Amino acid sequence: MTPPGDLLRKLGHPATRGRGEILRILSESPLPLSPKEILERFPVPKPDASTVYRNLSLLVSLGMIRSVALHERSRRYEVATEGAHRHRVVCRRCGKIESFTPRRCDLSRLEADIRGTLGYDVKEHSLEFFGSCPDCMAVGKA
Amino acid sequence: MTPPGDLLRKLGHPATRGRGEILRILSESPLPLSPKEILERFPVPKPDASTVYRNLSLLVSLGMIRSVALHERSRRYEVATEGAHRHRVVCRRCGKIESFTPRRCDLSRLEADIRGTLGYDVKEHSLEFFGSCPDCMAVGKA
DNA sequence: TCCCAGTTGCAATATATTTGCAGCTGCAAT
DNA sequence: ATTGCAGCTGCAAATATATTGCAACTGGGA
Repeated sequence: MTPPGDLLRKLGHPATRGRGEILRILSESPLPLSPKEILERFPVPKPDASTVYRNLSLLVSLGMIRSVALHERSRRYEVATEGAHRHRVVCRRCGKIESFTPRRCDLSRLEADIRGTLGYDVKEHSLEFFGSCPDCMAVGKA
Repeated sequence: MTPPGDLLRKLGHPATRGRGEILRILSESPLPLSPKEILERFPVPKPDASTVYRNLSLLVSLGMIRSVALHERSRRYEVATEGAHRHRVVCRRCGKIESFTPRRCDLSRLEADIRGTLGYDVKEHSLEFFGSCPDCMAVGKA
């Protein structure tokens, strides 16, 4: 597969170390990460937080990563793999996040409805579930 | 229907002016509002922002309102009407937000899958669509 | 190897949210 | 109607998160 640096260069942006690391860190994580978590996983020398924020914005605008909103204080990011998108389940008690790939995610009907009714060109959607994980349920029986 | 103050009192929390206003403001808005927008709509004398935050947390923990994550810097809130839940479409270009009630939102199958596969007791979900609104598409033809 | 657009670190600033504390208020009991 | 007090509220300060200006630095095409 194409190294991420090539894609960046093709899009007119230098492939700097920070950008490569962000993509590597995100691609190695099973869960979307917050800017702070990304910075923590950087090998030394760590870049400045502002650089991480700037690069996250750039990579989002290039469509290489996407942000995920999980009702937290900061956003999380994940690599934007085409097609095969994932959804998340968040435990409201312990904060644990798990991802899963739905057998079939049929929201295309709903997207068509939106297009027809409101006239929007829907490009993506975000679907998250919230509840209690098995561990917390076992503990919280009392 | 039961006045919101009665419910608050029944749950052991004084029904103060701020709480009543937050519930009124949110119930009169067709869209979820951010803490700042809520404060702007308060009649004078406006409460301190910290009071608004504290009351929003309280009302969320009591299940009277819920927060909505729309990939913005701050959260938005809406009254938590049982059943009849709404979804949102957000225009990525101008930021406009519209709500709609889906004809049928069949995520129960997916929730059952999650329960069976991951063991979570799913209590709620959050579904938002992102794309371009008709106005922005008309303007951005170039 | 050289050049320069674009990037980076740093510090300052902006925005969003939380917290400590002293004084005030809703409301239940009188 | 008055009173007592748990629980609110405003204010100020602290903390968390994100953005920006600027001078020095660097990736990569010529």
